[in-house]
Amino acid sequence: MPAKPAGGVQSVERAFDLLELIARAGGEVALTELAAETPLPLPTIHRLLRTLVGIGYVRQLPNRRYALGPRLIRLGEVANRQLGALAMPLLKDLVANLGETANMAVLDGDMVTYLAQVPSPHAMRMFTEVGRQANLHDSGVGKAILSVLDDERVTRLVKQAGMPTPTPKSIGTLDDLFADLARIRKDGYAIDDEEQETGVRCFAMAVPGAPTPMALSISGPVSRVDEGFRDRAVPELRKATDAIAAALTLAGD
Amino acid sequence: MPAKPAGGVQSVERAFDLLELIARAGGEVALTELAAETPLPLPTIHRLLRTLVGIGYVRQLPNRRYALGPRLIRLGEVANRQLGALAMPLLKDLVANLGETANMAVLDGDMVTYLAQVPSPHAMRMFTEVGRQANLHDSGVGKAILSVLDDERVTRLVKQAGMPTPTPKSIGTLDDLFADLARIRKDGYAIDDEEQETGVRCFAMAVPGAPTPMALSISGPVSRVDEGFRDRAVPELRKATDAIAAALTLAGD
DNA sequence: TCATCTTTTTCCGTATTATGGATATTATTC
DNA sequence: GAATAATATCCATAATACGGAAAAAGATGA
Repeated sequence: MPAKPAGGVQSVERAFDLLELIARAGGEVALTELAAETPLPLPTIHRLLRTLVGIGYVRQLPNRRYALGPRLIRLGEVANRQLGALAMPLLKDLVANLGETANMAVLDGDMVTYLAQVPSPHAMRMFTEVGRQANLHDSGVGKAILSVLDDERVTRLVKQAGMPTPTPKSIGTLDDLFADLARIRKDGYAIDDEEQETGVRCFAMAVPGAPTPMALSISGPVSRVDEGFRDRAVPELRKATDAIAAALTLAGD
Repeated sequence: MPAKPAGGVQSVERAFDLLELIARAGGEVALTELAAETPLPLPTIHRLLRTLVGIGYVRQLPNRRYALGPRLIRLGEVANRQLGALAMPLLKDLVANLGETANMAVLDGDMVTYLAQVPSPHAMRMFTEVGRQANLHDSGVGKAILSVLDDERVTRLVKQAGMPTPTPKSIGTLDDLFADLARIRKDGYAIDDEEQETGVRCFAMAVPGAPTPMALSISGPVSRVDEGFRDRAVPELRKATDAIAAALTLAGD
């Protein structure tokens, strides 16, 4: 095969390509389905998959299809904690500068999971358990994340998850959601205006170019988190999300 | 280098070895620290790490240390869902045969995370949110998992997490915990006897040989989940955990 | 039940990659 | 600023991973 520019170890890159294809297919796939998605020849795909099966990162099902294996779970959770650790100083700065609770969340299937939080010093404040999941369509971080995905993927995720309306202000239709996403894409930040919980407002922003979609948010009671607060929060969120983006790409490209 | 028995793709196996070493080191490590843990020469380690950095599965920090990267997060969560999907039919069988709520949880840092649940048909039943975390020392699945770890790792995890005592029956000291673990190792199953929540009892069992420590449990109110229930539950749990173990090793070895 | 088709798996000659010792570069420590 | 330690790069070559061809296994339909 033609030599390619000096770079990484080819087999390692190929192996991860296959893992991503399996993930994108929902976690389970046939050999020929993978072959349809990659230029690699079947024996090459097979050899790489057998290697991954041998070390526990892929499983072969009784129907001969291949699925992501259990050893990825712990790697994923350690990586989660690393990302949370990366975000903590930036969330602390957000709280120091804005006085309200700051959170980080990542896309997790058809929902978001909170990875890190620094609570506000106020007695009355937002508190979300780290590890807790939330809806994409009615949370600030969720809508921020949706705004960086293509419309087809947004539709699929939101239909899959459903659109419960926990408050009178919750978005309940795809049309309303897309209208809101258009605004978010234009303004560069999302608002949860008492959509997830009555009395709570939240401003959120996606981390640009993140390898796994993620967002930061700042939230508190509507009495404090008003338009004046937004004018101060948006630049701070941008600064923080850009810092994470920069940290994630250090020596990566 | 000497040829090794026909097996997997060497570079791929080595790359994952390095990822596991980084995970075991807490998620962040220096090149020379990795070199101390593996027979691989430095240039080889360096080349594999650079490959992983290039594709986002490892990050290099400003202090030149290496950390697990964000692209592992989604692979981990898809693998989580795959494992949950694997467990569901078995949990359903447990509920069908025993009538109480069945759960699956995995070790997650110094706690456990519930990955799957099938609730009991009873109106009064245990319900734990999938994704929710619980303590290792006072939950059935937690103690089942601890029982398959070596004492040093148990001590480290439990000291790190702390030993809150949510009920009067919660274990609060390492000595009491190790005494209980000795019994669990002898009997082959764990009991949460109103330790996590008053009025709730739970029997749990670890999945033998699982690449990431995991356990199944069956739980309900103490009025129903008594010694007679235990005598029926333990063989069913064993059957279910053995089935998962078998599914996880299919074509893996 | 068997033939046919599809998919997965194995074989193996060899082209190409990954290897690792030597060395260069960068960062840290004294 | 020198010494030391750690990371990063170079490059000749040994050994691996490659992929076309073929075999084996499973699915499908008559």
